[in-house]
This record gives sequence, structure tokens and C-alpha cells, in this order.
Amino acid sequence: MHWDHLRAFLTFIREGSVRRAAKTLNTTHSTVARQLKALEADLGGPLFEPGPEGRVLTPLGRRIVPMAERMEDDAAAIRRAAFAEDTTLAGPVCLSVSEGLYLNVFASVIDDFLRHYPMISLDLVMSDALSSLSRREADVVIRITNKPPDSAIGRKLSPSPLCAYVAPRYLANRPKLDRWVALDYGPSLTPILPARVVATASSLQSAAQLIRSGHGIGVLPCFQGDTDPDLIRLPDHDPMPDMDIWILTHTDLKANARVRVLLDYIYDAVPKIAPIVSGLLAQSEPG
Amino acid sequence: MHWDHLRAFLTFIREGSVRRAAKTLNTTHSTVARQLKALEADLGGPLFEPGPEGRVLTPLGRRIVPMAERMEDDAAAIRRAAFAEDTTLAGPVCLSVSEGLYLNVFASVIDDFLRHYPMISLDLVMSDALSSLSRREADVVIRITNKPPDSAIGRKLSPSPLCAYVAPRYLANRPKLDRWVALDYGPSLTPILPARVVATASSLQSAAQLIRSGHGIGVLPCFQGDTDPDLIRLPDHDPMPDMDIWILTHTDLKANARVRVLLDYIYDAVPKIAPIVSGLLAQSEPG
DNA sequence: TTGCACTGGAACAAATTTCGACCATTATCC
DNA sequence: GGATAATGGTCGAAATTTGTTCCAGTGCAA
Repeated sequence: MHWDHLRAFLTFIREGSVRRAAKTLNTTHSTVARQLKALEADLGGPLFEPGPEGRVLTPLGRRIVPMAERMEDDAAAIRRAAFAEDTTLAGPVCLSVSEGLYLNVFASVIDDFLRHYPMISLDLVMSDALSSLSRREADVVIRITNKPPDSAIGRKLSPSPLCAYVAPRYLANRPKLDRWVALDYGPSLTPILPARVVATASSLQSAAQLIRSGHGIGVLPCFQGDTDPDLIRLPDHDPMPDMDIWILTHTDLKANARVRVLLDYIYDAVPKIAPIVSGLLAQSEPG
Repeated sequence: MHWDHLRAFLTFIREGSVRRAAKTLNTTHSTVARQLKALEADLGGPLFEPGPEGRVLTPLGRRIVPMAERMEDDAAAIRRAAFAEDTTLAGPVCLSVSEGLYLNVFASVIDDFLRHYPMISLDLVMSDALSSLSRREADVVIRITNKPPDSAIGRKLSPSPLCAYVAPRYLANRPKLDRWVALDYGPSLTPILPARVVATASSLQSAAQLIRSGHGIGVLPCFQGDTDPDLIRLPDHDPMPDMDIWILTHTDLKANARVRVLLDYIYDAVPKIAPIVSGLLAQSEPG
């Protein structure tokens, strides 16, 4: 039995199809298919059965999933241990930020960081889906949460309040504040919706776009709404507290030199970014 | 990082040399050496350092050993789960018995078993070193112990008392019973040694040979001494209780059909083998 | 010293694995 | 119905991994 075939197995059951699994494994579907077949042959029994909606796991397949996942966890722990040993300031470090936070808040800080440490090659993952620290999909993440997981350590950078935003053209066309844009978004900041929902967006950017176009009023993090020149805060509304912005790394990785300087550099930039995030920034006037 | 390279790593640190590791992995030394080099490259740091007595692990190497071992455990658990699914009476099953027990006690029972289940191919591992059930080095083991490990289940076949044996020629040449052959043997049945030790043997067979040659008196399990036509029990000595003979399998494997019939068949043969093992056999006269 | 047994490294040939392009099939949508 | 985009399977060529063979160095014993 080849241990690497178990990785193909795990990826396959997560992705649901041989081709998608091949994509995330950076190979081809024929390779994944062959590896799965080889795994079944080595184990002496089928792991899948053809079902009505794609393949379905056999009892044996279902039984080995948790063990394969433990192997994956240990493999990730090994990679973390190796990465933590690296005490040089040259080499890669992977940072995961959501697109909105990067564009509106951290872009210039990260620019400065790269200039300050030219030997570090920053691997910037812009993803709303929260990259997993324990699977080593990222070394450092900047995340909006109110309780970081136990396996992570880091610092709270700033509170990130929410506020209701609207486009000036909406107010010009329609005096009643009864059309809203909802946000159905990974980090679960789906605010209360007091009135008719005319649209639902699945990302900050698309919600902002819908509000900009005058379709309705929407609740956004202040760092998103305040930095948008085409949006204004809803008159007579104040920011409301929500979650906090944290910078986090895995406990195992805190010894790594590049992780350390990245954490410190961004924490030291808090005075620069806190006003943008916490809603204290003088809001730019609509254009 | 290739997970399979971690297996090469584990085997290497156990065997101590690239060539020995290659042997147990059924490959060549160049392959193992390349895999270790690739693993170090993937992890970005050395795992070994050249030391005075062979290679020595770096701190990083030492740190990842337990995680790699957990991966190995899970890989073995996966193989056990797959093997347990097999409900057919055709195919392989691996039995581990010590050489002495096989030759003197179980050979004929196992012969009968093979005749009775011709579709089962028995993989008989004769090894004094106790094959590990949890690493799936054997599916069933017959072992002298007094407390089987928690992860194993099975049945006690018979007590296996010890007795002092001597060659008739020793008694003819030397009336004093002051020369002894010691047994330094894996399952720790090193008996008390009341007098001068003229030789120490590391296996039952070699201890029996030393006693046969008249070098001294030795304590052996009854199944070994009583079945040896060139040995007699020390006059006026009775067998003394020691450990028991168990037939064991891993908890995960008890569902496998071949494991089940092998366990049952050998348990049903207890009336046949118990007299030999328990010292109740009329001892064969010296030749 | 010499011979022997062992260590690990390097280079090339052989075996295996992977890739990439094709195929048939199925589900969905217009 | 037909078009489209999925799915997974097959097969020869390309790439990678492995096996083989040789090499130099080391420790040990005769």
C-alpha cells in the first residue's frame, strides 16, 4: 500500500470527482483514477460503489476516512515542525487575507513589509474561504473572528465594527429606507435584515457593488464601506460593534523567523490600520 | 512532501543503515538514499548529521519521529480494516509462531489446518522476535506470555511450565549439578541461576543444543525439553509454573473469516497439544 | 599490510508512473 | 431535439523513479 494513494483518496472524497481531485493535487485525472484503483487493489476491497449521484463510499471506504485524515494531520504537523526550524529571514512565508481586507486595509502595510525584508518571498493567498492553519494551507492568516481556535496564537489587531451604507443615488431617488442588500458570507457576518431584501451577495465586493448601484442599503464592515468613495453611511447611523480582526499563526510555527517578523511588522502597523478598520476614519465624501 | 518517503525514514532510523532499510523495504540502497534526500529537501532542513557512530538525528529529525510513527500506526489500522472486511475462506492469512513452538507442538495441527482449508494460503512466520499485531506483521500470533496486550484478543491455550533438563552424559561424567546453561531470550524467560553459568544461549534451540552436548543443566519450557529425546528432566525435579501459551489476533481482525477459522481450529486442537506443553507428557526415554 | 564486510555516493539503463489527447456516457439547459 | 459541460475510461508517448553496477572510504580481523 502506497501512503500517497491515501492522499489521493482523501482529496477525491472531498472534491467529489476524479477530475477535481486531480486539479487540487496538480496532476491529471488519469493519475488519480489509477491511484484509487491501486489503493483498492492493495486493500483487497472496493472503496466506492457507483451510486445515483456520483460514487458513494462503501462501509470500508467510510471506515478508513478518519484514519487517513489522522495521517494527513500528522503529515501537516511534520511540515510545520520543519518550517518552524527555519530561522533565516530568507525564503517563503504564506499569508492568507480576505480580498476586502487586503485591498482596503493591508495592501500598503504589506508593500512596506516586502520592501523592508527583500529576501522574504511572501506568498499572498487572497481567499475569503478561511485557509486552514493546521493543514498548513497558510503560515499566517488575518481573519475576522471573535475567538481564534486553540491551535492558533496571535494578536488582536483591532475591532471591526459594521455600519449601514447606501449610495447617494438611492437617497436621491427613494426617500424610504426599505430596500436592503443582504450579505451571505463565509465569516457569518449576516446582519439583521429589517426590511425587504432585494439582493443577496456572497462576498463583500459584490455586496458593495450592489449597494453602489443603488439597489438598496447594506450592512458592511466599516473598512469596506468607509473606503468606498461611492458609498455613504446611512444618515444618523453609527457603527455597531461586531467581531475583531486577528493576525494568527499556528502554535507550531511561532519559532519560524519569517512568521515572527511578519506578525511583528503587521502588529506594529496597527496605529496605521486601526482607524480605517474601526470606523473612526473621517469618511470620504461621495464623488 | 511524499508520504512514502516518511516510511523510508522510519525504516532507516530503525535499521540504522540505508542498505539494511532497503532490504526490509524490498528495494535498493540507492532508492532509500534518494528518498531520504528528497525528504530533507522537501522539509527544507537536514534530518541527519554524520556522527562518530553512523548518522545521528538532528533535532528536527528527532521531532518528526513520533508523528511519522503515528502515520505508520494509522496506515496499519487501515490495512487491518480492509483485511477484516474479507469474509471469504480463500486467500492469505499470516501466522507467527516461534520456531520451538512450531516444531515441537503445532506443526501437525497446522498441517491438518492446511489440509482442511485448501483455499487458505497460510503465511507462516517463524520468528522468535514477537511479530507485531498492530503493525500487521502477522494476523495471528501464538505467543508465550502471561498478559496479552489490550489491543489483542484471543484465547489461552495451555500453561507452559518450565523444567530443568540435563543430558544423560552430563550425569554420567559429573555427579555435581553445578554447571548451568542460561537462556537470554526475548520473551524474558531467563530463569534463576543458582550456580556457575558455563554458557548463555539466545534461543531455545541453541540452549537445548548446549544442554544436549553436556555442557550443563538448563531450564527449558517443557514442550522443548520433553520432546527432545537426548534430554531428561533433572532427577527429582518437577515442572514449575511459568507463563501461558496464547493464540492472539488484533481486535480489528476478528471479523476476518480466515482469522476466525484459524483461531477456532487451533483452539479445538488444545486437547492434542496441551499434554505436550503442560509437562504431563510421559517423557521419552533418552536414546 | 591484506582481505573482508560494511558503509554511502554516482551514473546509466530499465522499469514504472505520469501525462495528454482521445473516447463514450450522462445530465442539464435552451 | 441538439448543444454544452461535466463525468470517468483507455492508450501511446514522455517523464520520473527505480535498479544495477561501479566506486571510494571505513572499521575489523587475520
